[in-house]
Amino acid sequence: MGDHFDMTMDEVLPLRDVVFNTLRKAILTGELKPGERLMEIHLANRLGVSRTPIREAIRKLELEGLVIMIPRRGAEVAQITEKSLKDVLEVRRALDALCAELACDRITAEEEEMLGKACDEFARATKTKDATVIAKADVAFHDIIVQATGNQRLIQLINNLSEQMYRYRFEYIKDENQHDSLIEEHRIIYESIVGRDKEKAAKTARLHIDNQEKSIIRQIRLEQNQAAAGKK
Amino acid sequence: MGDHFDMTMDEVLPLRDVVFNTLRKAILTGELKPGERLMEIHLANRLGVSRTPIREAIRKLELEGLVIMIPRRGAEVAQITEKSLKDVLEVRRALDALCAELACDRITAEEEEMLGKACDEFARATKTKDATVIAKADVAFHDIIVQATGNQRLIQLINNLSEQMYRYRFEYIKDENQHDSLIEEHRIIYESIVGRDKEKAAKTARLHIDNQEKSIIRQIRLEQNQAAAGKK
DNA sequence: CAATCATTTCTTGTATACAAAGTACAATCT
DNA sequence: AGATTGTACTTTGTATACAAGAAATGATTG
Repeated sequence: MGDHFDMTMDEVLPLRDVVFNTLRKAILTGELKPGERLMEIHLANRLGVSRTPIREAIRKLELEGLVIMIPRRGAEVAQITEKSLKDVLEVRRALDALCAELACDRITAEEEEMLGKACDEFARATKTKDATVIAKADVAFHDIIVQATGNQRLIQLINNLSEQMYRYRFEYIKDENQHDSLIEEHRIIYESIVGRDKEKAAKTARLHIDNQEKSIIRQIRLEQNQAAAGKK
Repeated sequence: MGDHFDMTMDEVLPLRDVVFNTLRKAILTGELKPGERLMEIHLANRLGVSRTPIREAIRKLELEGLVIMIPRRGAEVAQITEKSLKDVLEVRRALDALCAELACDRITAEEEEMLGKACDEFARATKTKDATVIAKADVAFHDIIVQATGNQRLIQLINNLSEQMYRYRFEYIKDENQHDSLIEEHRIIYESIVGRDKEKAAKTARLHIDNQEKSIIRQIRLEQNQAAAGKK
């Protein structure tokens, strides 16, 4: 019999993984701010564990690029600069296009149906004007495409890269002017994949990232200006 | 004034990083074989350190995909299957093409010159018939292109993906029949980048990976057959 | 003799202890 | 007063101790 209680799932997870997930979430939601130091004893007390799992979690965050290590000084939350985000998006543009192409070759009938539903679902979600609901529907749509590639390494990389811009996802999602074009782009991607038109699917996927980039960069500049003003 | 003594630099590296590099190298060179268990006390004794740095190094290897964790059983060296290698190469094909395109836009005059030299150097290296020399020259050539993108994230990803096939690099390098086409491809890539022909640079980069894939897959099948025969 | 269960041993998971490096602040000297 | 050194304190780096879960071994029973 399978497990009935998801709660108990956490208990079998090693503490280092619990800590890893907790810290990652805290960083991605902005609870832990860029530049903030991650002090081991402090975190250990806060999470009710010893330093060991904290340290092991930090090693993984380090490799994931969410924290940077300064020798003999410890870890701090990585700064997100406009440059680092452009770098991430440049890679994502290429990988999202790859996903779209691969999906044309490999998507199953079931996945096609799911993708169609996710497409409609996204359109419906925009009507709610609830950023959380819209973001979820957006992720669901793209997840189906990524999964359809069947390439585990690609799936892992996309997930990691998506993380890096998690904090800014809401900003472009909230921009209601863009909703119609987002819906339209999703629809084109869906139809291209079903129609096995790799060229069009990849092109639209790239365009989709371009639009996100514009929103996100705008948002970052805004924040930087606010920070600069606050300093004065 | 800058540091005069480079010797002391290594000594300040935390043990976890020394262990991480040591284990990674051991895995990539095949000294630690796929499926082999990484037992902490054993490794600690062997490397003359305690379990703590070993464990932290393993966490990073885990995220890098070089080892897999089995809960309550520890780490073992990840198996490289034909599928996992195809997955890696599929991503690399896209990213190498991206590198070539970006290099067209961003390469500096100095880098162009270095690339030309690296191109000649590779041709010369093939004459030596020494796989190590050829492999080094090959890496040097591609490194210049990757660096020319100026995209830190991309540089990091390519390095990680290259690692995954490090073990098989010698196989396609040793294949002397391919030397001429490798030289030719390098030359085309170089000229395309200098001539700012993104399309051609990207296309040739993809072709370059295709050729490597063929060699490597052939090698893997060979090994698998040998393993199967040995079992019988 | 086979199967099962207890026991022992090995290994990981977690906590803690100790050493060394770094930091901040205050006292001292020029 | 300003700079410098010394000292206390904080924090990381490393080692070790202890607990708990798996695996292997052996004994016991049908």
